[in-house]
Amino acid sequence: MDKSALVIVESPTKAKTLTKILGDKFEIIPSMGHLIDLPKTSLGVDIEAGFVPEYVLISGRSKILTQIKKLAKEKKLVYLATDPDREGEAIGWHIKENLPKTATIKRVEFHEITPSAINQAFKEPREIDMDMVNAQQARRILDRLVGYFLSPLLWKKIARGLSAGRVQSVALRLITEREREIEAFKPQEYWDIEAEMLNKNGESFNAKLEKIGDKKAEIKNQAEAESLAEEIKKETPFVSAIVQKEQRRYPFAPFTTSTLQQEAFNKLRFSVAKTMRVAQSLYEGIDIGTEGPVGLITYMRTDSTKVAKEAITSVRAHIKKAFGKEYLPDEPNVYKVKKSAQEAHEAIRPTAIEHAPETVASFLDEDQNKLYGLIYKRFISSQMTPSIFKVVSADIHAGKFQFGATGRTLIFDGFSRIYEITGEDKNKLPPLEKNEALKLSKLIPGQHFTKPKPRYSESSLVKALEEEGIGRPSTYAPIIYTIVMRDYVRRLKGYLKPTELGFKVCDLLLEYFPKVMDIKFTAHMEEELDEIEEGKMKTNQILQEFYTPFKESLEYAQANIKKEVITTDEICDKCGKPMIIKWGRKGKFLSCSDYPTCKNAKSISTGVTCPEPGCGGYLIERRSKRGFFFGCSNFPKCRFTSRKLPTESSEETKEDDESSSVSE
DNA sequence: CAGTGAGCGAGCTTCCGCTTGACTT
Repeated sequence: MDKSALVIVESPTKAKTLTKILGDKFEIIPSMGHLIDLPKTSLGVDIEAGFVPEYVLISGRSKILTQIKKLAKEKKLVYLATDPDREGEAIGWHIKENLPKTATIKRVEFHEITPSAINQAFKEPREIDMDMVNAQQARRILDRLVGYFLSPLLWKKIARGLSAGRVQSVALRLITEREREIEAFKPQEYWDIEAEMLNKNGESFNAKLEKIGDKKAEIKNQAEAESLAEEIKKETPFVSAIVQKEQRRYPFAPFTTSTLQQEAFNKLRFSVAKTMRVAQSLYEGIDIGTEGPVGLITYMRTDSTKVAKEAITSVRAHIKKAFGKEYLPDEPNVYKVKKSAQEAHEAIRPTAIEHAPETVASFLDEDQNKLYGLIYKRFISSQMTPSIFKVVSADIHAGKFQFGATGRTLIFDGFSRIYEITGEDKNKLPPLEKNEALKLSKLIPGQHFTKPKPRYSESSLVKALEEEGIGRPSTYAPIIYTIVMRDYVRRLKGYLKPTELGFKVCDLLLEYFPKVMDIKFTAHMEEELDEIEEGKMKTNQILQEFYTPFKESLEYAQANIKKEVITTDEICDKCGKPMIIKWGRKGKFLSCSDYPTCKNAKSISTGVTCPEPGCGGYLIERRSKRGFFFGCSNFPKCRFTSRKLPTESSEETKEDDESSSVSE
């Protein structure tokens, strides 16, 4: 082993790729993320001393750290090549702090895993950027203060085992607010009038009533619609204006984590967790015959739409060859990146254009094929020319009534040749001329009702969080898992519905901690972290500014929130007193209100009898490490279990705990 | 992945963000 230096990266896959590129020069090992963190079982922040963090080795990570230390001692030269973002800088710094002083330690930074980028990075190593590390520490400590002060408050005031945090509680807020909007929504009836018309050749098309005189047509009920229809019938329609335009539909950016999760949900009905699981398997490598295991996609946790130059060159060559030059723009398409993006990685794309979905299909399972196909096509299409539509809009007058008709035809498919655009209408209009007289063949009044916004799905929640800069690519899936596991929200046919507990927790936090619950709280925090990174602000100062009012709110909440008792109609069969609902380790149960004098406790029945023949028990909602399910009250005599309540009232039915509710 | 539990309440839970594995609590 005469490799001269040690290189530390975060992921094992990256270590493998780097080994190929750097040949035998370096020993490369992955840290697998953070090794050092605040302790799990205590606050780990000395507030009095000025928010000094207490760092400990994360349990289970000592093997890796020991190995890194040993290798560093041998090599004497260490390159920290952790991801080029705040967290990566901190991971590198924590490792550096644990290495022997005899070693020389350098930081290298690259944003794409290509030979040119990597070789360049090693030519110009730098020192650890302490401003960046400080920004990470501020973020970490703030999250710890919020989470480890608010959660115990909830234990005390509501129930054991609950949690609150900067990210999860705002996610919960979005879901509960939407639910309240839906509850408060009153559907409004409205009508529209469609007309089937014929041109001079007798070809039919549909037009919609838009205006009456100068006013927008607003029809409230059937009587109005019918009387208008009678009036319209008396008139003779003609084409009063006709406009023809070309409309371009530009391709979508290649995937980031959030857009991948959204499209995989919309097109494949994959849950967020499933998308990440399948993407991880494509990233880690798949045996595709001749070459041995090959990583088929780039890193799947990213907020960037950037693409390595080499990949652009090869996809452009591919487009020209496979589709022709009219599908290739003169210059590569460049996509806007969100301001909040840290861009430590590229967009999610296939690692090699040669690995077309068809050629690797037989080596992948069904889910991998579907997701890989989506990623592959999205990437190719992102560097193609726009689709072009011909749009014809006609105004049609019939007395004081004005109708509108639009025809939309695809005249050049462009990127949509390989990437399907959902929700595009392609109405055809027959040829029409200005002043052409038309014949009215049919009037179709239609009844409609205004609808509330739908509940959040997993993917629309991720979209909303990302737009607000809340959470990171690596946490979108875990956030959903957390709020479901706490029983704050439940999945209902792929949509997220808050539980009573969810409302209760959210309302309490909103009342006493409006600042933390502010949707913009994270955005403000990010601005301040930027200032720390730029050396304009101190970690201490930011934390103190947050903590002083936070502590006051906390003390006020401690003193003023009363723990409420939830009474029931149930009577204790031992002492006759009413029973109340309590939360234990395993969820809700009925307790005698005279506890601890009377220690009677019972399970809460769903009221549904056990479907097992001759059993006669009733079903009870149970909670295990893996989620919720229904079991029989006669357990262990009757071992009936079910995910769903065997009844048609699906509204309150439990869906899935982790992933499969929308994916099967 | 599939199947999950057996009393629950004075001895514990919890955050966000990086990254995968699986020695037995």
